[in-house]
Amino acid sequence: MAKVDTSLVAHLPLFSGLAPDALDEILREARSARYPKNTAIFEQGADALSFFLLLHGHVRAAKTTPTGEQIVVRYVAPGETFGLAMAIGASRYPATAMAVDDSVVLIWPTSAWPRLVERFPSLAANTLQTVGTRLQESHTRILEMSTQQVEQRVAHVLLRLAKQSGKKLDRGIEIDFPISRQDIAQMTGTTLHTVSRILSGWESQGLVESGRQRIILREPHKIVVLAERTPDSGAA
Amino acid sequence: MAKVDTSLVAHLPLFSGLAPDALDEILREARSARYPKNTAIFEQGADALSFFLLLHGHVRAAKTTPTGEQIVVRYVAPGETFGLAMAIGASRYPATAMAVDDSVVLIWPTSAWPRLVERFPSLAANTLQTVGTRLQESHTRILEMSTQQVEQRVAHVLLRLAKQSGKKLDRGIEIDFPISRQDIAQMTGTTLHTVSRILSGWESQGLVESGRQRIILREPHKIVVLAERTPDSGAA
DNA sequence: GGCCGGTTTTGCGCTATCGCAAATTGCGGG
DNA sequence: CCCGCAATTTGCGATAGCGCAAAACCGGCC
Repeated sequence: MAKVDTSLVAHLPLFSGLAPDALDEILREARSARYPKNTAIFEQGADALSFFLLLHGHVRAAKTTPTGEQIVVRYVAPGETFGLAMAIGASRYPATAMAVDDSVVLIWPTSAWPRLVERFPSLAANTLQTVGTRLQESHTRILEMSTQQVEQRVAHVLLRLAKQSGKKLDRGIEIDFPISRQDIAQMTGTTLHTVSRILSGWESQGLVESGRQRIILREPHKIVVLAERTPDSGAA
Repeated sequence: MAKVDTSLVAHLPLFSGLAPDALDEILREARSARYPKNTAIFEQGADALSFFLLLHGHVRAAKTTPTGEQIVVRYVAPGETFGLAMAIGASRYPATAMAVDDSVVLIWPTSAWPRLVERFPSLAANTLQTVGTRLQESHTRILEMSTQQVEQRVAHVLLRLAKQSGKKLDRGIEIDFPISRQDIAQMTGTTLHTVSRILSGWESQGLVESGRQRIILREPHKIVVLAERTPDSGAA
């Protein structure tokens, strides 16, 4: 089993409050794996045999309806956990995880979780914290979907992605993993057509620069204004 | 401080896996209080000084935007916890909790949480479980808002409420706390007008019987059909 | 360097749903 | 038993955004 360098992960929220030995012991239970771009890490409905910590790359978690429509639940950034089905007592994954970039993950068997938690209660506390934060974010998303129009929702999502995974360029902030119009549509509850129209509009105003699976926010500040505009405050 | 009967709460998920003494010790830290119908238990943005367990009644948790729009996050049923801001490391409540019926709650000071969790790690594990479940439900809600039309969403919400807090009558299932069209609108991301139109329609088809803050599902089975109908499967 | 397939753009009609306004109803209190 | 208020119903435009279809584009691969 590959040895994982503790110094690389010691600072992560998941491990906060753990002694170095404890961390060592926890990491000994994990293996690491690499998933090339566009490969599935697990599928919705499959047995939740493992849970994951993303080390490098980016992972998209998406949920599919019986009729085939999809929504993107979130993009996982390095340092975050995913596939925590056991956290909710589920035996199957509630979503599909796909590497959108070449990605490296740590993998623990789900079966190890109860033992780990018993030995290191902070793990549960830390996980509670992150799950709680995600719940919070979910509620914010619901609030936005309920009260804002599509353009504002798209603005918010892009700003959020930029904050989470933005790479500073001189021309602006680039979202540093491949993301399609369709993906954005699935994060905002709209269609790729509408997203395309919105981005085209922004592009012609110089707010963004975008191409195939690539988006650069050139005027983040002006996009913030769009995001916060109330439905009635007029635009030109 | 009022003594709380452990036998009434021992079976709740929050306390699963705890010894009777432990439960006793935990309950000793709580006080109980009664909130009459339509009184606020805590307000969004206020310091999260306490967390709660609902014993009797029903509580609505709602989130308000800066511009005043509201959504209903959830209805709390007896036996459930709420106001767990500490679970996400927040120092303020992210939503407002209001008793929609005369309600009785147990109240712990938020400051007691870290000590309780340290002494009884199962508390964290159990809370993780419930928060995880709520996250799951949130995602389902987002999925529905993204992929279904209003009528289906209303159908789903009513069925869910009926399952959670339905009282069986011979005429059907009654949602056993006061709920307005506006509330349903705020749970489904629409307006009270649209909800009213939908319920009127259902009423004339004999699917429901509804009045002021009162809804009875007369034909739950047919409503399930509505909820699951795909956008294109035609209706008469 | 040209071809192929997935992605994006864009036009155009359509409709589900909103928003406003006004009428109506039903409950709780006095 | 009646009044007053809040909840509900309903009509009628207005419209944001969808859905379909076709064209343009882009990048990578052979």
